[in-house]
Amino acid sequence: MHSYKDKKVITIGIVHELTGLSERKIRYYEERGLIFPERTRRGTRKYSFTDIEILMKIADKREEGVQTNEIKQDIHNKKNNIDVRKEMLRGQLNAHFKRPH
Amino acid sequence: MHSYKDKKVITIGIVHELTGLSERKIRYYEERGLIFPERTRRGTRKYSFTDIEILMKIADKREEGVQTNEIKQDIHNKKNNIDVRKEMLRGQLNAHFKRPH
DNA sequence: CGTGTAAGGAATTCTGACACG
DNA sequence: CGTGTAAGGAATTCTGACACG
Repeated sequence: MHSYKDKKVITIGIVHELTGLSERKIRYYEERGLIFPERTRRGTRKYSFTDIEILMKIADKREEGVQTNEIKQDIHNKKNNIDVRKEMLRGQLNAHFKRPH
Repeated sequence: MHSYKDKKVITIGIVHELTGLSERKIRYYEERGLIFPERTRRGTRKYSFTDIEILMKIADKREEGVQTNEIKQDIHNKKNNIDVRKEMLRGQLNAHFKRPH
C-alpha cells in the first residue's frame, strides 16, 4: 500500500498521453471528487499509476453514459458495473411500484 | 520486466524533487550515458522509478569521488562499490610495480 | 571533469469564464 | 451535466554556451 503504483509523480500532460483523456476532463473528474492528485509546491498536479487506472475506469463508465456522481459512489463502494446496474434497475422499479402516487 | 517501476513517466522537475539532484546533474548523467530517459513527442524527458534509483546510486558514488566513467562501467557490470575499489586498487598497484621504468 | 548559471524560446500548467446543451 | 475553448500569467523544460577548476 505504498508501492510505486501509488506514488504521485506523473504530471497531467503524461496522464493525458497515457489515458487519452483531455486535460479538461481529468481536471473535471477531480473537481467532482473522483480522483485526488497531489500538488508540487508550485501547484502542478501529480498523479499515480493508480489514478491512471481509475481514470480508465471512469472513461469506460462515461462511455456507457454513467454520470460522475454515480461513478463516485461506484468507486467508493468498489462495486462493478453489473452490480450498479442491478441496483439502479431495482431503484427504478421500486420508485415505479412503491411510490404512493 | 515491464512493471510500473520501469515505465518512463516522470518529468525532470519531479525527479529533482525525488532525488535532490539538480536538473543540470540529471541531464549531465544522461549525456555521459548513465541513464536513458525517453522523450515526449515534444522533447520533454521522461524517467522511470528505476532511473530514480540509479540516480540515487550515482549520487552516492559521486560523493565518494567516483567519476561518471567508472560509474558507467559499474552500472554495466553490476558490481558494487567494494568490488570496484578492490579493482581500482589493484590497477594502481599494477601500474606502480609493473610499469617498465 | 563536473557543475553552476544566465539566455531566449518553446511548451506546460493553472485558474476562472463563457459556450452549448 | 460534461466538455471544449480562448485568455493571460506563471512555472517548466530545452539547448548551447561561458565559467571555474
